[in-house]
Amino acid sequence: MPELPEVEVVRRGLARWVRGRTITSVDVLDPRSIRRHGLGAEDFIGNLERATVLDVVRRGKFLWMPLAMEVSDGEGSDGVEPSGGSDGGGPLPDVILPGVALMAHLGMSGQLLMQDPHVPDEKHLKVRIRLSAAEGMPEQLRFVDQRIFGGLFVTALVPTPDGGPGGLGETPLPEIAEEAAHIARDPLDPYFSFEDFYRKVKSRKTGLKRVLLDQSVISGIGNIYADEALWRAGLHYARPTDTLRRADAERLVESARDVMTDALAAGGTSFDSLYVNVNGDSGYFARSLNAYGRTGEPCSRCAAAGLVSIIKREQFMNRSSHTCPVCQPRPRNGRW
DNA sequence: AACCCAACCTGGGTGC
DNA sequence: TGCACCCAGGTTGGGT
Repeated sequence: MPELPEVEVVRRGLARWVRGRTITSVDVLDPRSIRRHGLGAEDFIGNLERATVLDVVRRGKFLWMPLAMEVSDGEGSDGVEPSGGSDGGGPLPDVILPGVALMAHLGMSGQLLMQDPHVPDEKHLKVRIRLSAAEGMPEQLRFVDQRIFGGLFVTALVPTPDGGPGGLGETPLPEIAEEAAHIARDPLDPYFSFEDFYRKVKSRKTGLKRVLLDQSVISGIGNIYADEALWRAGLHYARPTDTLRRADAERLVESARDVMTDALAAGGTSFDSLYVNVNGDSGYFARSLNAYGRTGEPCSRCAAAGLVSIIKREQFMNRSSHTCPVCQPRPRNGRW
């Protein structure tokens, strides 16, 4: 399912196709997919039509497109004139920065697809965004979502609390989409702070996987990469956070960064057609997973050491957790 | 603060 | 063939 590497694959694909293009019209085919836009479809569409996409930015699993608006003379607006913008009277339209972004979260099954108009609507097409014509570029950005856990909405851009860029984009802005401001930076973000992460982990009294999945502690990690990072680091999901040594935490963050970097290079993890990039292609990292989904199979690390150990699946936090009982042992006598 | 659970959804799978 | 049920899981929000 879409976790950081999958969302980053989508971000890169989108950036290539939509940066600098203007939204000409929007069809909301299922209002449930914009339910997080509290003001309804009409307002959602009104915020988007005639807006130009400045960039595609990601933090964790959140993806957003900062917007600019071109307005003809006399159009009322409470936007802000950008410095160095048109001073009026010239042939160029006035450009305003409305301080909003189009936010997308893929949830469990959301897809953002670039399509030509003649391609038939996908079965679960929810929102269609038509873009200004451009040579050799698809004209539609489609949001397709089978399970409707994901969605699109318009959100304000606010100053980034730590002063760095709001997230990873082509031309990073010092603002962040308001609805993503509560989550921590992800391990692929150059401004990620290990010290912040470690302080938060040590201040909690809970199981290790719980903080890995807590987007306000470290973002971008979901159930798949949590299991993979823990396996790589040789740590158990129920390890009490307050006993975690600095070296363990460093190894864990490195493991998470490594596995997600590898997954990104492979185009992400696809188990079925639910995760695809903007061109509809699957990633092939699923074959490189060592723990997730490998219940009953030998642990590859143990096998390499001449040991026999079988990956097991257990319930933790109401979801499946996959571990090797030999190289990720549970505590004995409460000691780790 | 930590933890649990419900809600939001569909489709694929299994058991009867 | 059909029906009931379970499962997959990201995020929010409410309750304890």
